[in-house]
Amino acid sequence: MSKSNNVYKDAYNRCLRLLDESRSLPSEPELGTLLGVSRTTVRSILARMEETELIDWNKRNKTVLRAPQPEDFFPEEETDSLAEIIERSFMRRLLAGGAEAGMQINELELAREIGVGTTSVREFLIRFSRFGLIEKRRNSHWVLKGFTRAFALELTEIREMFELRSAAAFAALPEDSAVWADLDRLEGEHRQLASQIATRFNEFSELDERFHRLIHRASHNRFIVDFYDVIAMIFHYHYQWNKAEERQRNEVAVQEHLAYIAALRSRDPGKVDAACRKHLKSARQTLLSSIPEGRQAQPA
Amino acid sequence: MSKSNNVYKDAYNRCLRLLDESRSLPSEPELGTLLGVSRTTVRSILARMEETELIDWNKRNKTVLRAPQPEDFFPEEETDSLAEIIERSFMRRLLAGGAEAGMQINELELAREIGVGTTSVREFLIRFSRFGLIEKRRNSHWVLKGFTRAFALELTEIREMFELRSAAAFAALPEDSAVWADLDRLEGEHRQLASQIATRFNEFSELDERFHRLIHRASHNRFIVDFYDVIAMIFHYHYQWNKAEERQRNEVAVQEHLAYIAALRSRDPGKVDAACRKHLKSARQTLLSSIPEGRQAQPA
DNA sequence: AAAATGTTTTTTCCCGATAAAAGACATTAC
DNA sequence: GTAATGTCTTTTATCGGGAAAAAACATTTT
Repeated sequence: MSKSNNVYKDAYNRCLRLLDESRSLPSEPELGTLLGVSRTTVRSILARMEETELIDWNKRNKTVLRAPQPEDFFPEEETDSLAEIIERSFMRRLLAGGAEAGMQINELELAREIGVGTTSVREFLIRFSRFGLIEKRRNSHWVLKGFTRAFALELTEIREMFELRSAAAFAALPEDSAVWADLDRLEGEHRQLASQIATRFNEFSELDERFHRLIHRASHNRFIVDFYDVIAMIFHYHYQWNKAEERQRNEVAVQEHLAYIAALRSRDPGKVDAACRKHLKSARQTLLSSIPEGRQAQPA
Repeated sequence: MSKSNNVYKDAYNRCLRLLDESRSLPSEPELGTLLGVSRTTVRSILARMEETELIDWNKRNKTVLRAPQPEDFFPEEETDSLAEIIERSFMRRLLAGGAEAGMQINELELAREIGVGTTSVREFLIRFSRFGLIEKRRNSHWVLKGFTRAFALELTEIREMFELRSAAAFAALPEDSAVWADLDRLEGEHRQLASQIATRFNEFSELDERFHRLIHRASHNRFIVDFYDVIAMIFHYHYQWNKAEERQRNEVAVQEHLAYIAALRSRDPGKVDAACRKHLKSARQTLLSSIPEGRQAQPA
């Protein structure tokens, strides 16, 4: 079976949404850039759209014939990459419980369970290992270190070190740096969200990530920037399966972000440090409080 | 061809050295622990030793018949794991020159050049990517970011942050902690090396790594401990192909380590901080001075 | 009965093969 | 002559298979 064509399917679906917006499609290279795929894939998409009579395709002319129907779309689950599928499966097992520290991880078993080849699982585990949750025994199995309180503490220790430094660097950026405009835009989005927090609280995670990544980028240090991947991954999955107090939690965080943004804009190192510390402290508290000390196995 | 038996060959060679020291060999499980391999591999080793009449093997009795000769050993190059072979080849290309930032890395080409399968190369690149020197374009090639001055600065920035914190944690460890004995032992080795620095200066790298790892471990933070892998890798390869001033460099470093150790033992935070900073500063200088700013391609 | 040896099963490591996707080259249209 | 389309080549992503190594199970020895 070798390789699934999820890139094509995903791009096809996204291309369908483009159809709604215009009478005709741009050139092949342009479409490629727009969808983030190669021209080869673009041409496959166009070929199918012609076949299903969505468009009339003749060289440069790509006229839209009809609006796409729900059944024109490929099913969502066929648009995920193998890596995403494996990651989700793995994280579910890890966080849903029954995953005690010290437990062995078996590549073959995982592969069979998810229904993929061992190579993909191996590659996933190698990539995943940088998050510090698993460890390889050479020529042998992987060992699960577990999503424990110790892990959360070690993670937040580094996070705080890095973010304080990045925030200080951010505040020291020259007035004419482009980041200030980015910050303005983010502040606007925060205010918007704050005013509709009752209904839109679940949109916070995504905004949170963009905000912290902007700050981290000011460090101009790849190790700091890359470390945010660990944090983002943990937050993404952890909160996806742990919705307790989500609204309350996010409401507080939005306000802290706004204070943090104001401090950054003041460019006063003392204020930045204080606002940053305050937010990080509550983020740590939130994370820690969701990890019961005597973590027990629970059915998924 | 699937898998080379380098584990067996390497363990076999190490087992030969054991033969010199005693008249007979211990039990199979004991040998396994000693050599760090499974009993399956131990039995293969014993079988061959019997065949080449190095030992007489009858169940529990494994009597040494003769001393191993040079020709009994497997050639060194057959004892390396594929991962080591790939890493070495790759690092040679990277550091020997001709590896400009922005250059594309081609899995297939690399695999052909080294004479291994693509899977192994892919796995290596994924593992290697955490060092921050390469980056993956999804569904496409890898991009080399290059061993540049910027890289060295970003690396040392984190290193300094982490080591200062670890050193402070180290000094705060209780009097009865086992680390003080480890430190004593390391100090002894440093003094030994210092007194024979003229001839043994090339043994410093290994001591250096053990010393810094001991300190980093005091942080009790897996991210800090793991980060030392990046530093160790860079130092290992970089200095392996850049021997300028090696003796002078190491002589200074040994003295700095001794001062650093004394500061740790004083448990005075101010002294620790000062000694640590001093050593890190000169380490950074050394690394930076070996990276010419306008780095040019040079034949290997 | 504890610990070794003997035997069998499972898992890891690595390759070659193949479809998907990207990329390069050749040709045509504007 | 620039930028598109058309065609061909190369590379990546993934699988299944097979030897090496580990691990599990069964049997013997002390």
